[in-house]
Amino acid sequence: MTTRSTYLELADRLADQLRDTPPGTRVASEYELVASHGVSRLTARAALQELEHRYLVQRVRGSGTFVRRRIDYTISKHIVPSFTATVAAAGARPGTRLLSVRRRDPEPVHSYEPEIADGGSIVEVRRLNLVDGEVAGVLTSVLPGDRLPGLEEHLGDDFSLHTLVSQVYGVQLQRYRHQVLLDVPDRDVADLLGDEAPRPCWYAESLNRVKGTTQLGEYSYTWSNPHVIRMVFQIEEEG
Amino acid sequence: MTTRSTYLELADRLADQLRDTPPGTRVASEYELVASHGVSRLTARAALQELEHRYLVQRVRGSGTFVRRRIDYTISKHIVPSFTATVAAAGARPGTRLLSVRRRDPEPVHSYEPEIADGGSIVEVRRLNLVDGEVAGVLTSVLPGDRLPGLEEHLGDDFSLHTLVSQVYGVQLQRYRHQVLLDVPDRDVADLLGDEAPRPCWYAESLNRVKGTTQLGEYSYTWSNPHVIRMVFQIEEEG
DNA sequence: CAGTGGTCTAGACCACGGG
DNA sequence: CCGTGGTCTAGACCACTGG
Repeated sequence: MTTRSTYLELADRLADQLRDTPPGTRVASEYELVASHGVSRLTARAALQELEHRYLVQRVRGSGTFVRRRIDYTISKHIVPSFTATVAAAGARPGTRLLSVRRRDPEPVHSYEPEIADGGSIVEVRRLNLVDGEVAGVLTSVLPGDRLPGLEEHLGDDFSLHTLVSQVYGVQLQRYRHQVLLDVPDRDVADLLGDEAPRPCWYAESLNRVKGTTQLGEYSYTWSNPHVIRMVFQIEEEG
Repeated sequence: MTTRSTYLELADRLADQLRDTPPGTRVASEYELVASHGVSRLTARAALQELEHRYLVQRVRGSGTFVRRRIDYTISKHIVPSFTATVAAAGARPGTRLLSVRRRDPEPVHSYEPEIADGGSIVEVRRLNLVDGEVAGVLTSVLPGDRLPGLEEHLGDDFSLHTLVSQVYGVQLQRYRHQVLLDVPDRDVADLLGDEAPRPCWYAESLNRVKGTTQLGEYSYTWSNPHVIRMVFQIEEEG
């Protein structure tokens, strides 16, 4: 048994201490570890970064290192596809911030867009998903523009898109196809998520129908931060 | 627009060059980057590590840095739950290595174990999943011991567990519940996966029934390396 | 054996946050 | 303003891989 490296030993010891520490608690700073463990700053830093890679802590420049909490975000057939409801169910405070609303023609490259537009235009909504005030994801939603006139006026922060579309326009959306994978986003999405560089993130894609019909009503995709959200996917059989 | 850090600029430039490079190709070493870009070794190293975090390259001590390929591993209702078949379908060479077979009593702590044992014992199989010879995951499978007498003699490397159970014992397994999430494994699992320290990995849990009955026939869980496997989960509605 | 990546040191400057 | 984390340098020793 070879001895593990100094920074991993240190990280493991810190991880043990953090097991029962409530979220938000401050962790020793790099210089404090230098003083208390007689290691160089780079070694102390490597240990704290190791904890960050394990989703245990969050590091904030100028402020410090803090214990992090991950939210269980469950996706299954039986759960309504609503960010707000799902986060609230997990015991955290959800929020959203509107980034942009854009009207444009459907692009035939994406086969679903003409079908959603249904002979008319496309309205594309982009927003940030927040958990306890922290950016947890970026949502882009593609909707039928002609069916949702004046959508811009109704939109704002902390809205539920599906509720709005249902209550104001009488269009109810129903899950049709859902797909999720782990991948590395582009620079611009990483920027929106607050990451300096692209990090592996959840990519969730949804195709929803207008309830009771076979008409496509929405296509959306979301990049979510795995540090904040611990997604759970469930597939169940009947019987 | 603030200037990005040196190592990220370097990483982005290298990532661009790697876009159309075939898997297995060698990437410039740390010292080569030091010589060619006039940076310190730590900066060159940070750039290469950045690429590793983006799943673009694999770094091997004593050997070098190489372009990596990720396998699409799709899980959906309509696809048979077989590692071998799924990997082969993705165009890669699957393999498995038997780690251990153990017989024991069911533990009532896990409610499914007595149900699987069905009044008898439990047989627990552990194996490594390989993709192109590289460790991609660790599988642990819990099966009814009394129904599979002499299972040990039939097991070996590069076997399909479900095929064996079906052909030798006439027990066909059918998907019942499936759950997947991203989490950080324990030290021992990280060791088996070849990681020095625990890294975020896929955790896939399966509960399967004996075909045509409501009898539980298998419980299994797999830790998979996201660097090798790019899981895709699909949920589809009927109609 | 030479070359690779993994670790560690001591020291420096910077950007940022909060009192 | 001070303390935080983020970056960078120069130099060193190590473990491992391959010819």
